[in-house]
Parts: sequence; structure tokens; C-alpha cells
Amino acid sequence: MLGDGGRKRAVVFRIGEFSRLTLVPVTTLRYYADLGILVPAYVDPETGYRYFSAEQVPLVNRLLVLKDLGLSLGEVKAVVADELGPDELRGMLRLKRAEIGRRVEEEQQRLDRVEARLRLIEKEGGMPGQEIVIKQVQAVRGLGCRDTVDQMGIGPMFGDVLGGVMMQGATPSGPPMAVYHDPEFDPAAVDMEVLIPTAAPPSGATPGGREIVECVVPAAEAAVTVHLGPYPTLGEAYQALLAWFSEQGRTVGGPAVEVYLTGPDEPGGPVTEVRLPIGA
Amino acid sequence: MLGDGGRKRAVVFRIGEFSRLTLVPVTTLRYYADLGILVPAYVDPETGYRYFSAEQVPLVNRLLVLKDLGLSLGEVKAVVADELGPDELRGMLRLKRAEIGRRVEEEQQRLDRVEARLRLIEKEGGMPGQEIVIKQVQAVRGLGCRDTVDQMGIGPMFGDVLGGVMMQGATPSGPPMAVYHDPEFDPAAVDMEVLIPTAAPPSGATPGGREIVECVVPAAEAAVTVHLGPYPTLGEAYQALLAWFSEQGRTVGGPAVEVYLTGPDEPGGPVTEVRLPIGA
DNA sequence: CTTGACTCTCCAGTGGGTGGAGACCCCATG
DNA sequence: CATGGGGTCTCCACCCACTGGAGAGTCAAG
Repeated sequence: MLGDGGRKRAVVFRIGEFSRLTLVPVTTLRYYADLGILVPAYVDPETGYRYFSAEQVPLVNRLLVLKDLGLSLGEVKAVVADELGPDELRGMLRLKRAEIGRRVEEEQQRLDRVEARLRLIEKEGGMPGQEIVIKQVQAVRGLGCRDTVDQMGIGPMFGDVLGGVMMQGATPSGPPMAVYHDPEFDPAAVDMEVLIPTAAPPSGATPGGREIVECVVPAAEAAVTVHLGPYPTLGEAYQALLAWFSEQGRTVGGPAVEVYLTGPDEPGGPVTEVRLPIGA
Repeated sequence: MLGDGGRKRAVVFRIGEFSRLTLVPVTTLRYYADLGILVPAYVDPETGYRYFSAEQVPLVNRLLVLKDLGLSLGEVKAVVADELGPDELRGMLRLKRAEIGRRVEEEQQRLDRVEARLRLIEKEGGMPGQEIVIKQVQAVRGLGCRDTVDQMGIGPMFGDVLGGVMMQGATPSGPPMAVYHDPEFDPAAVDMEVLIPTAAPPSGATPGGREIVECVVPAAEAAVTVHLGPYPTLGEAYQALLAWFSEQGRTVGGPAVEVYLTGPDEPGGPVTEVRLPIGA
């Protein structure tokens, strides 16, 4: 058309023209060429210049469409290079559909959380002091015992169990924990389990007066918060957790667990993690 | 508690214990520490060991919550470090809300496209030969002319315009284009505009018999496809495009544009890009 | 031949980590 | 007090899909 005198030379474009034709940036074209996804029709062995043919424009479009459907460049390469059949392609797209669906769901939930947080800020004028996080806590194995005591007996029980475990020669592998088996807190009769995590628990003997046995706190999905301050103020943490449960429309799925990250002798009071399992 | 003889030493955890407490991987804790997001309570200057205090557990939870709301680590750092007020935080969250909303929208549309493609594959048993892509095509400036000719006059018109433009000494900056101004194709009277893109267009003179003037193809959002094969088969491309418009529930927003990437003398026929603007 | 636009290769950086290599440290036991 | 095993350190590379820059070479018009 533009001269060429009848010699049959394929119509090729340099990378810049091709970029203008396809609206794909030059650097990206080079990147695709290096990855082998869009191999130039001809590469000058002297200069390294890449030349693309007009027939490659629809290939670029196919590539863009596949990318737009959410395929990674590796998958795109497999599709355009290996010419994989409609079955594999269908399978791949079904996977993508599931994956994108999941992502939509996730983002929607994230959006809900952001909106809840915004409402909270509007109402309270700032971030709350204690955050509530969902965690998949794994099971904890250790030594301890379960007993029903009144409110005043809680402190002594810790000392008792701790002393008993030490007497057994076991080495704590983490901070002490307690499980409160009563759904309601009754100051007169607290059904609680105190345990010290240990790596390889040797078995039973008696300390001050209670029997030390192997105990397990089961794995759970739990709403978790951390309370800073003396034990009488732990109720705030439970209030916040229960408010969260009612706000989320979820139910409590098991007994509360407290983890005593720091003892009561610290300046500023102890640090206590409170876990409330989420119902199935 | 564990001895310590009454000396006031803060309860600190090594990175592994802290990781177990917070369920954040050790490597990630180190990463956050390096970024200055979660600075250890104490770093041993001799060994470099990082020690975290129990008071930092709620800080980690706050961090996780913020990250979960979609903030980047940089933003999280700004929030936890600079203690920025509720106003900035609110603003940031509002931005996030908009951003996440956009992303939900996008992913939803992507999901729709994947499902449409899956339906297509089920029906046709494979990928279509020609893909349709949405592109923001920018305006093209050049030399050419508009005329109404019959079907047989299209070819000569190209030769005429091309010759005229060459005679002006202008250098084409891209492949020839044509705009078809009739909504319907009437073989007896085709209202078409032929133009050759040029960088700095010099103005008017006459070639074989038509006046060459400066022309512009406006920028547009267009559905684009590329057709391989002789011109009489271009109807397939238009059919595919119109099917796409009706499937997408969109309307055509302007005259069709054809870009002649390759001339008719190529083996295998010419390569032609067809653009149909999308209505506002 | 010069000039300016274009292209080449190579390297670095993005974000939010993950994994490994090789060296050092801590602690409990013998 | 030596030793062993597990924990921790730093540094580097890798993931994805690009994007930007430096410095050198190339192409085409005047």
C-alpha cells in the first residue's frame, strides 16, 4: 500500500505503534513478550527491536479479556499458548467464579465492618480502648484442676495450682489460664478450671489440697479482647464482648477463657486476655 | 510470681511467645517491628533480641482490626503512632468505605462477566474467535475527506484520499481509518469519511478530485473487535458487536470506525479493527 | 551528518509479607 | 562447665503485575 514495490513483506509495527494500536503500554508489551505471553512476530537479532504484526492485535484483545476475567498472567499464558480445550477452560473459569464470589463476599463484609466502625466513631467520638478480634485459637494442653469456689477463693486457688504444678517439676510453656464454666457469674459459687500450659505434662500428684490433672482448653473460634487493669474491672471487657456478640448477631459458643498475660503485681495493673468462643 | 525476688522487672515475652499469644507469625512481628508499626518494648543491644510486653497485646489487636478494615500498613502506622484524632480517622474510614464499595462493585461486574463467559462456553463449546474489548480510544487527528459513494466507490475513494494526502507531503502516523456515518449500511449510498492520521497536518489541496481537509475522529469509549479476513466478511464483526451491545443492554453511541491495520494484499486477508462507540 | 524520537537491556521499587541460609543466643541437663 | 536443641538474629530472594529510570544503541527525517 505504501509503496513496497510488490515485495511480500508482512505488515509489522514497532512496539510504540503497536502500543498505540492496542492501548497497552510499551513497558507492559515488553513485559508480556519477556514472559512469553505475547511473542513478537519478529525480533531483529542485530538490534533486539521487537516487531509485532497486525494479526497479533486480536491476540492482545483475547489476552486483555482473559486478564479481565481475573486470570493471572500464568493462566493467561496457559490458555493462549497451550490452546487448552474448552473443558479445562470451563473448569478454570468455574474456579475463578467461586474465587471471585468469595472475594465479593469478603469485601462486602469488610464494607459492613467499616460502616459499623464509622457508626461507632460517630457515636463515641473515637476508637474504643479495647479492640475485639476474631481469632482461631488452638487447643492448649497443660496441668491444673477444676473446682467450685466462692469469689474470695479465686486468688488462693491460683496460688494453690501454681504451687502444685511447680512442685511437679513441670516447666510452664505459657501464661496461666482459667476457664469459667458457668454461663453466669455467681460470686458465691464459681465453677472454674485453672491450668498452667506445659509442654510435656507429667501426671498427677497433690499440692496444697487439690489434685493436679492434665487439662485441655479446646481449640475454638473466639472473640478476643485484652483488658488492662485490675481484676474487678474485668467486667468491662465482658460487657464489650457481649455487646459485640449482640451487635454481630452471634451467640456465645462455650465457656469464657481468661489468659493472665501479666500478674497482678505489675504497675498499672495486670493484663488479661478474655476469650469468648463463637457459637457454630 | 515466678520468683524474681521482688525486683521490679517488666513481664516481657520473646518474639516466639508473643507470636503464640497474638497468633501473629514471628516473621510478621519482625516485619512490623522493622516498619516501626509495632516497636518491641525492649531490644537487647547485645543480641538484638526483641522483647515484647504484655501491654503490647492490645496494641496488636488494634493493629489487626485496622488492617482488617482495609487500611494499608502505612495508614495503620499513622493511626497507631501519630494518634491522629477522630476526625482524620473518620475521614480515612470514609475514603476506605468508598474504595471498598468501588471494589465490591468491580468484583461483582467481573463475576458477571465470568458467568456470561461460562454461559457462552456452554452454548458454543469454546472461546469465540473474535474478542470484544472495551477501550477508551483517544481522538485521532489527520487528513481526509467525507463523501457519499456507492459500495463500489469505497475502494477508489481510499486510493484517492491516500494519493492526495501523499501528494501533500504529509507522513502518515498510523494506519488509515474510516468513519461510517450512516446508522444503517446502504450499499447504494455510503456516507463515509476516510482519513489518514498525520502528526502535524498541513492544510488543503486537491488530489484526484476530492478536497483533502483536516479531520478528527473524536475520543470515545468504544467496544472494539478485530476482524481477520476479506472485507465482505466484516459483517461478522458487526454482528458480534451488535450482539454484545444487546447482551450488555447498552446502546451504540456514535458512528462506527474502522481501522485498516493491514491492507487487502496480505496473505490471509486484511486485518481490520472495528469500533462501535458506547452510548452515554 | 545531525538531531530527536524511539528502542534496547538491566536494575530497582511497589505491598505485605513468606521462606531459607548461616550465624548467634538461651537455657536446661549431664 | 560443656553440650545440645530449640529459639532468634540479619540478610537476601521471591511472590504478582507492573512501572520508572539510567545509559546505550537505532531509526528516520532534514
